Amino acid sequence: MKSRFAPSPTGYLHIGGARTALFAWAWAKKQQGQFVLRIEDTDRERSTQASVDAILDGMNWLGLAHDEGPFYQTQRFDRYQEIIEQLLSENKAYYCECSKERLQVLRDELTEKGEKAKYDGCCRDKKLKSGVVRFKNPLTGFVTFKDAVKGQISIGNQELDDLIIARSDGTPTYNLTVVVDDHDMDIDTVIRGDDHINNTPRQINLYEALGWSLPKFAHLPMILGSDGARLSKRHGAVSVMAYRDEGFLPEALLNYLVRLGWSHGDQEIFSLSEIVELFDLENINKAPASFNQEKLLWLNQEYIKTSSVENLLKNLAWHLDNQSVDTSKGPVIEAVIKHLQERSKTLVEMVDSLKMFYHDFDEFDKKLAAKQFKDSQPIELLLTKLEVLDDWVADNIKEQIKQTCEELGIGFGKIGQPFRLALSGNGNAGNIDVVAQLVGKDRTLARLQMALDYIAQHSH
RNA sequence: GUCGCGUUCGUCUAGUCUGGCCCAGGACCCCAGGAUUUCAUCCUGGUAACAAGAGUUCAAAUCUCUUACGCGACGCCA
Repeated sequence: MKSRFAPSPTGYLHIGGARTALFAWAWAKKQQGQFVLRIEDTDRERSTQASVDAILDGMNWLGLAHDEGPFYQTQRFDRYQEIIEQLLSENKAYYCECSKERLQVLRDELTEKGEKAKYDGCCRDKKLKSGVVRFKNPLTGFVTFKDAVKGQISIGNQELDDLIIARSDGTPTYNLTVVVDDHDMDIDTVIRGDDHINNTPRQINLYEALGWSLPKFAHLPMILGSDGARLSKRHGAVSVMAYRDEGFLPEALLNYLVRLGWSHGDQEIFSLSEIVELFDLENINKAPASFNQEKLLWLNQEYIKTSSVENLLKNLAWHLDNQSVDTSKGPVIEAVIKHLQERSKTLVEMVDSLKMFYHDFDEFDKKLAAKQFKDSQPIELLLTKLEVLDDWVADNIKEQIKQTCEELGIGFGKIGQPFRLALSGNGNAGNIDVVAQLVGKDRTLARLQMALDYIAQHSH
């Protein structure tokens, strides 16, 4: 069994493409089949190597590995040429010399008359020797096929026209290449976006003209933006890699994407192996779905919370580098990650929270400092106690805070809050004793002293 | 315009094929309470939907028809 993902390299890998790829991948994996990656680069004007690289990067980051390919259609031109010649010689295709201008006028006229704009077959029987090559689509009858997600679809051949299969420069076009490739590559399930549904009957006619058997088709509904319009840049990030940049875990994105249009009862969380095990074509929704950042964020948080530290560290590497955080001097990073994973929605947020353990800061948050740094006495007392603390572990630090409270007859908040601010600079820190342990003795003492200096400076 | 596809809480969806268990369930968001050393987490509860109309039936979210709305295709793009 084989499925494929066949993007055209005219931009980065976007969310919609990624979901199509995921579904095709999951379907192949579920059946222990092969997943083929094919680059549809026959449009020489728009295809770029940068886009190919971007797509490969995106697939790689998501972990959707292909078993075959990537195949490039531009390297298969001989094969397409062969098929075009065959069709021509069998009188199933013909040359057409109609100018683009004539075609445009024709379209305008038909639209104005309220008819479907399609080629009129002007050159069908002229036996020309040059120009574009058009496929002789049947004039009558219906093309009916069963789509795995949409059900039975039927369209009259009268709605279809003689599509161009080769441009005037001889290069083949999409509808021809996709048929030849899916056949040659033994693809038995074609999974793609439902914007291709209208092409399917034409392709079926091509399959039939070539005497080839049909693959199964599964057309996925589109992904819409929050306003119901087709997902685009103005809805926020559409590039898969932008989600990495924003601190999402690939497995969280994958989980979100698989639930966009597919369901398995009420289950929300799917590990990669569960996706492979449970995925099916029957439970794909027919209707388009809107992309919802909030739910993705929730899933990401769930994954960060439950992920192994090793996995987090692996994914964090890029962000650490990106934000120039040097973790060589300070606590063991695994311990910090463990502390932070309960309280980070994204990896970006985690790296942000992680900075205070490795980098010193010059000043405190002004508003908070004005509020918390009023009374030097608790901080002073705590500092003297911590200075002589030998065994620098959370429990002992906590004990010193408690004693400070008791000796001064104050509540935990009176010392906890200033301490938290002193340690973090911005007040954002988890369990204060654990944080202090991780920050380390030297840095903790220095920061408490810095808080004291602040109070001295600001009291009059 | 023509053809194709679609329509369950704000969003993702279960239920639809095989009518009754659905005055419609789960999740995200939001709101209210609780636990908590800020943040976060966690727990409890709440708001909120079968696009509209007609028909079939003892019974319809589920079957049929019509309407509306949305999306897509109509390229020498894929």
